Amino acid sequence: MLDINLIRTQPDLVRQALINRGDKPESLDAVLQLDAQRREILKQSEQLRSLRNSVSKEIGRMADAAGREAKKTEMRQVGDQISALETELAQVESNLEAYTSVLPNIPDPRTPVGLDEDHNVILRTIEGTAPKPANPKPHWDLGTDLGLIDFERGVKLSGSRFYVLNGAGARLQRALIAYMLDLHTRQGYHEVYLPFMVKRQTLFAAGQLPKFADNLFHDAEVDAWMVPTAEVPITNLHGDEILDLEDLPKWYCAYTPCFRREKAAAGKDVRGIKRGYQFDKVEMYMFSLPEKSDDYLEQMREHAEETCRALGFTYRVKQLCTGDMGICARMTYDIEVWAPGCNEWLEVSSVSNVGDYQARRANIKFRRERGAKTEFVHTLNGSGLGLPRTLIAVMENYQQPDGSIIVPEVLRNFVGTDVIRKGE
RNA sequence: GGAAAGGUGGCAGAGCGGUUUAAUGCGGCGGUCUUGAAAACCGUUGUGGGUCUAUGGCUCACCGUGAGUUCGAAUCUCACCCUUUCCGCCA
Repeated sequence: MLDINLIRTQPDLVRQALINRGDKPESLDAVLQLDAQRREILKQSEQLRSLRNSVSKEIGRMADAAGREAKKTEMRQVGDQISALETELAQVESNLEAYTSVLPNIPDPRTPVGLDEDHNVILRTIEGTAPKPANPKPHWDLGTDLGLIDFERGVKLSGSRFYVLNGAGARLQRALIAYMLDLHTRQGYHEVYLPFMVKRQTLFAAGQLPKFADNLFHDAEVDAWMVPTAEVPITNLHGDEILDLEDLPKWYCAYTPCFRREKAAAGKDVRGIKRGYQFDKVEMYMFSLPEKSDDYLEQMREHAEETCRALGFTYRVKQLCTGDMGICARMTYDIEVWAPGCNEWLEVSSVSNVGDYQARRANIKFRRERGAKTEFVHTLNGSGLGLPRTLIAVMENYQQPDGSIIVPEVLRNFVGTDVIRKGE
């Protein structure tokens, strides 16, 4: 959510942001108009309320019955006017909210301007230590040959885009989750285990609703929503709270499965386990002082890169352009790892500074000193790597000519073996 | 799923239609006293919106949430949510 005061005082800044993101700037005009209307109605109704409040007190003190009745009649009319204005106000506010709740964040000035992914900037590519397989097989062949991935049974259970991980495949995924959580804990994050279903308000606060309802799984009866990312519940851990200055920054990490309907991506990446309705992810998250969030973004990106390096991946860091960033973000880095089998760069992490955009929606504040005005915190989120893609990268990068997979060193304690061979 | 009790400021807790501007206590902050501290005493202490002559003034809203009754609602009515205890069921 943007500050309505900012929209009011610097509409051109907001307009340019919309244009740079490839959105229509007309909604801004609607917001400005509705905001003016809202304040006008508010002024009128508050004056009437003030009048009614004072006269009602008078009535309570009046001895004269006839005079009292006269005042009551008068106030009854004022009451009718107030409710008419309130009805109007509710309508205006709900229209206003419909517009403001989907206005995207204003990109950081350093975010490159561009309307689509072709304008993302590749900042650097880092060569990994993993062995370079000669004729790499894609994970869908490798995984089935070794019996690690069972596509048929996944489909039997749940339909297309679902799979079952078997034996060492399941263990490798669990090892990655455990390793990443341990690493992030060493990096300073506080691990939490979260609900995988959340309320509507929780999704609103994280910026997923109302705009992206189509991409979420939802039980209508109890209004429970499956989380599309751990970012959603973590954002709301401190919803409606005023945090103590000395508690900032707060760093969290969490493993959750993520559920996405992927309506927009239907027909895309259908082969293998790259994209599904359900996937696992370890997430990093920070609540920070506004003036520190730029620095923390770099730190969090570095933390995600550390995971890639520890796993020996060849990876590259991209900065997303205005048109490719999510609506909450001011600045985003994507990290992509090289998967030699399917011969493509896989996005395994997206690290964003969302400024006060989510804090405003979730109402998360802090105070610099006793008696000072409350301010919104900044929040940042980043994948501590998305799982199926990291799993793909391990399998494809560490495959050997005989069809076995070497377990990356940092995972061996968790997996319990150095090499994954067929039939084990 | 059933029964009962209950949701009021940072916390505890009163108020159950109009001197409530939400009592009182604790805690916090400032002060008096003191060599210093404690104690005692005095003062102060919520969030959000609107507006203006703007470090402040005026005003509106907020007592779980939403509707309703009334000139006036923390207080009355209805619905819902949540908490606690007990029973049932269950991993």
